[in-house]
Amino acid sequence: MRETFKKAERLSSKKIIERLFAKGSAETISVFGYPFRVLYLSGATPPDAAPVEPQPPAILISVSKRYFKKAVDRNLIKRRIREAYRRNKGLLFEGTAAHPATDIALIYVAKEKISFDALEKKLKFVLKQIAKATV
RNA sequence: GAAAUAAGCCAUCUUAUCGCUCUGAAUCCGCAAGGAUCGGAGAGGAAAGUCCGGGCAACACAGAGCAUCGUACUUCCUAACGGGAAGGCGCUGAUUGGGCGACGAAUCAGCGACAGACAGGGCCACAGAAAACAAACCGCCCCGAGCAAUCGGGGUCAGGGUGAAAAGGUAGGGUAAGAGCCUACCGCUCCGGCGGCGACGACGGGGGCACGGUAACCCUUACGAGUUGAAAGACCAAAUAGGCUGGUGAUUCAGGCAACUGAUGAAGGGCGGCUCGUCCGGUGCCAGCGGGUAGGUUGAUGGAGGCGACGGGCGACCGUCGUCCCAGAUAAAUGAUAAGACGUGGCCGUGAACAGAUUUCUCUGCGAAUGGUCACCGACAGAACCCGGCUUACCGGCUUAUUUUUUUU
RNA sequence: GGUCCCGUCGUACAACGGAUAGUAUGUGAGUUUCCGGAACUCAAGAUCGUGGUUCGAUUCCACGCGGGACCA
Repeated sequence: MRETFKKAERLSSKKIIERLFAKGSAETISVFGYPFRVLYLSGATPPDAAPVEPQPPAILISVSKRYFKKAVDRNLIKRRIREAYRRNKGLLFEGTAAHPATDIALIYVAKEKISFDALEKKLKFVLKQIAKATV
C-alpha cells in the first residue's frame, strides 16, 4: 500500500463525529495507549458482500486547546501525528480482523510536545492494538 | 571605529527521499466520478489581541426632535477612523543670555484624552481659626479697665501654624500696625484694529484685581453613529418523514340485477372474568410538484493591490505612465527523515600588527585573520471574507540619517 | 469567526473617590480540659499587572494578562 493521505481519509462529517463521541455508545470501541486515546467505529460488512479492496479508514486528530494554547503548537502536533499515521497505517490491514475499523479518532492527551521518533513508536503500538482487537 | 535614537528592509538557507493543498485550452487511463505523469504556486511583520475604522451582505428607513453611545486645540491627509502629517499652546529637563527681585527670553530634547468650571447641580475626607455670596487661632497695633497678672472693645493678613489647595507676586513708598492704600515691573482680565485659512501671535489702550479645584462626577456645546455579521447572504440538492395534485387500490355501511354511486376511516388483535380503560396493529401503492435537512457550489481572493519611473506637496499623501499576478485551506494545506551551509557562544590551536621586558635569541599582554571541536541556540509566532490603522510579543541581521565619543591625517 | 462579563487574604463574599481595606470560614499560637472537640483570646494573611486622571484610586480611564459565559 502506498503511504498517501488523501482528503477522503479525513473524518469531517459532523454526524459520524457525533456518533463516535456519543457517551456510552455500543458501537464505539475505545483503546488507550499513552499519549493517545483512540475511539473508533468498526464497519459491519454484510456477509454476502463481494470481497472488495479494503478501503482505508477515515481518521480525525484532536489536540486540546486547554493544554496547547498556541495554534502553532497544536498544528505542529497534528502534523506529526498525521505524518506518523501516514507512514504506518499499513499496520491496520495486517490484522486478521473480520470487521476493520472505518472511522478513527486519535485524541492527544499528553500535556507537552513529544519528538517525532517517540510519537511514531507509540502510534505503531496503538495501531497494532486496533488491528488485533477488532472483533 | 564604537554607542544611542529614528526611519526603512530582511527575518535562516540549500539538496535528496517520502507526503499535503490549489492549479494547467498539457499528456495518458476511465462511460463517468475520478486517477496517474509532468509542470507552476503555497503563511506574517505582527497572520496575534479584537481596541477602532471601512468595504461587502441581509433587513429596516418620509422628515424632524428626544434618548443612548462615541469623539474633543487648529488645519490638512484619507473610503473612513479614536489613525497619521504639519502647525499652535502648555508642561518638564538641559544650555546660554537679561533682571535687585518676582520673573522673562532664545535654542535643543522629551511629554500632553489639550473644548467649556460666570448655563446649572454635586463633591472637596483628615488637619486647620477659616475650604467658597466666606473666614482673625497665635501674633502685631490702637483704645478702655486694672497696682499687676490679665480682661474687654476695635483695627490688621505683613509674619507663624494647617493643608493638595488659604486674601495675585516682587521691589519700593506708605502706616499706630498693616493692606493695590499708592508707584513700577511680572501676572490676570477687558477693548481695539493688524497678521494668519485657523488654533493663535505680536502691538496699542483701559481696569487696581472682582475669577480655588474637580467635567477620565453629573452636565453644556459642537460633530458623528440605523441594526446585525461571512455561522451575513445567493444557488444546487440525496435518503427518510410529512404536505399538495393526479392515477390506482382497499375497510365497513346504504342504494342498485350489475357496472357503479354516496357515506365512513376503520375492521381486527393483546392485557382483562366483563364494562370501562390501555396498548398493539392498520389508514395502502405509483407518478409528479413545492418547501427543505445531510451534503455541495458560490460569497472567496484582481485589490482603497505590489514594484518602478516621472510630476505635485514642508509633510501625511496624491496624480500620470509602465510593469507584475503574489496563499486560498474548510475538523482546516507548509510536515517528517538525512546531509550540508550560514549565524551566535565556549574550548583547543596557528597567529599579522601594536605595547612591555631583553644586547640578541626569545618571552608576556592585547589581539585582525584563520583551522578544529563541542554546545545549544536560530526569536515571536500559523491565514480562516477582504482591506486601513492602533496595541502587544520578538533571537538577530542589513541600509540610511542625526547626535555623542575615540583614533589617524 | 464573533459578542459579552468577571478578577479583593488559602476559600466564599463586603467596602459614596477619603480610617490601619471589613466579615465568615480555614491556618498558627495561647486560655480552658486528664486528653480531644466545642467555646474564648490573640496573630499572620489580599486589591491581576503597567501607565494615566485626581490633593488622594479597590473604586474613574487606557492598554495588557488571566478566567468564564453565550452565538451553532
